[in-house]
Amino acid sequence: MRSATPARPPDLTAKATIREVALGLFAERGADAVTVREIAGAAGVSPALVLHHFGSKDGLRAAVDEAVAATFEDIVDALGEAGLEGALTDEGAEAGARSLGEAFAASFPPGSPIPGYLRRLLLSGDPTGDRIFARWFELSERLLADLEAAGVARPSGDRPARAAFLLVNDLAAVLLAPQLASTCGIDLLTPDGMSRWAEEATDVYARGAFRAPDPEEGSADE
Amino acid sequence: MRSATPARPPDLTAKATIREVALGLFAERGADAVTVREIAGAAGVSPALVLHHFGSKDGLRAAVDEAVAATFEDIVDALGEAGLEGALTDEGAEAGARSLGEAFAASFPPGSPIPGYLRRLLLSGDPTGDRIFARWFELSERLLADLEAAGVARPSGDRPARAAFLLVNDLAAVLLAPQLASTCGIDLLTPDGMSRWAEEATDVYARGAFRAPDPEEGSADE
DNA sequence: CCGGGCGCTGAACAGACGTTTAGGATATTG
DNA sequence: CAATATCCTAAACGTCTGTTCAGCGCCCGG
Repeated sequence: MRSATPARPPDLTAKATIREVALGLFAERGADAVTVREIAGAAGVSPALVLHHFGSKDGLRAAVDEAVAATFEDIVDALGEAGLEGALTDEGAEAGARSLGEAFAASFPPGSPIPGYLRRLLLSGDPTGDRIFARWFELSERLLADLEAAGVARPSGDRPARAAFLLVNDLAAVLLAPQLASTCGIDLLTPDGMSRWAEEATDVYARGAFRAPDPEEGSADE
Repeated sequence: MRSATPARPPDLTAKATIREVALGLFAERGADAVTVREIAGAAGVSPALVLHHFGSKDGLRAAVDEAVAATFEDIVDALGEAGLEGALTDEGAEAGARSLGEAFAASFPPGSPIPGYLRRLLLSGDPTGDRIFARWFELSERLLADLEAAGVARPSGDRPARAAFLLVNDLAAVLLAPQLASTCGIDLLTPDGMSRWAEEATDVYARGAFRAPDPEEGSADE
């Protein structure tokens, strides 16, 4: 279980500070709603220095995007290795079944701005967000294929669609975590909330949620 | 199967036009990224008229929010009645199982800006979005209780969590529809894409996705 | 000792934004 | 017909935005 920042030295340079502060503010309120002066103030530097280091506000946005994307790449890589290796073991089966959502949540320290930034990234239609999603979809599909081969996943007639279904469901829990906590009382950031959630997920994915009243397929376009 | 706008007369007043145009632009790019001048231009009026009718840009935003929320209230009401009545019939079982997601999608004409606006509403942490989510969660929980009582849904030990799980999964398709279409090639706005999606959803919910390797529960906090 | 990068700042600039104000056009009312 | 209210606009205002520019202090090679 590696951390998400493997090789990056702990640089406390002004440039890195600005990028990190910007990440937090962008995640919280969206890049457009945050001013350069605000970032500079929070980082303890002058507004001009922000532009000096990143060229423009959009340059800073791109730098933050890239840093976040790199973090996600690391997670995907780590998850890919662990998942593919563990798929053939009994523990791997359990881990694989709930891997995407839970491993994702476990990859960040509590209070990390990354999930919030991911929300903005996917919402805004940013190409970086699409790239991350594509990477995850790829991983999800490969993982599902391995789980099917290992006899853990029940084969589906439309594997891409099923991989997408499972991926999107996991992501939704991350995207709607605030509402889930405030409205449903299920805080995924606490062990208790995560445990309740995981229990339902594994139960539904293992045994289904509804009793099929009719195994025949009769759904035309109605 | 009623439309989502039951009683509102087809008013083409300038005020209604502005609100509708704003809804489209807000859904597409977010309220903060759209200027008053832009809305006025698209509606064929002067910028001053926008402020004259709605007081301020934020007033317009609130009016759009309220209109969208009212539309969702109608949908929830219609869905609630239909769901609660149909839960006891065979057809109702099938309809109930896939109701939330599909009935939602069927409630809007193709090209409607409402789903896009909902995306913004839920992912941006807007209080209106939270209110809509809370309303849906309430409906989801009640519906699940009825489906359990009717023997259609397999009872869960934690009904609120399960209702939340199913609701979030249905919402996931809406929230990530753009990525689903561009990356996975599953466009939920087309009958074909929706059919592929629904087939996977009903299959997973009816028969599960993974073979439980061990029916015992041994998941501590690891 | 000293000259040139380098990191950094204060002050200013042009543009865009939301908003206000004064008033024109058209219909309704006495 | 005059008066009034309603709907709407052109032009301007003050503010805030991202960005630029000239220059400060500091370390480092000669």
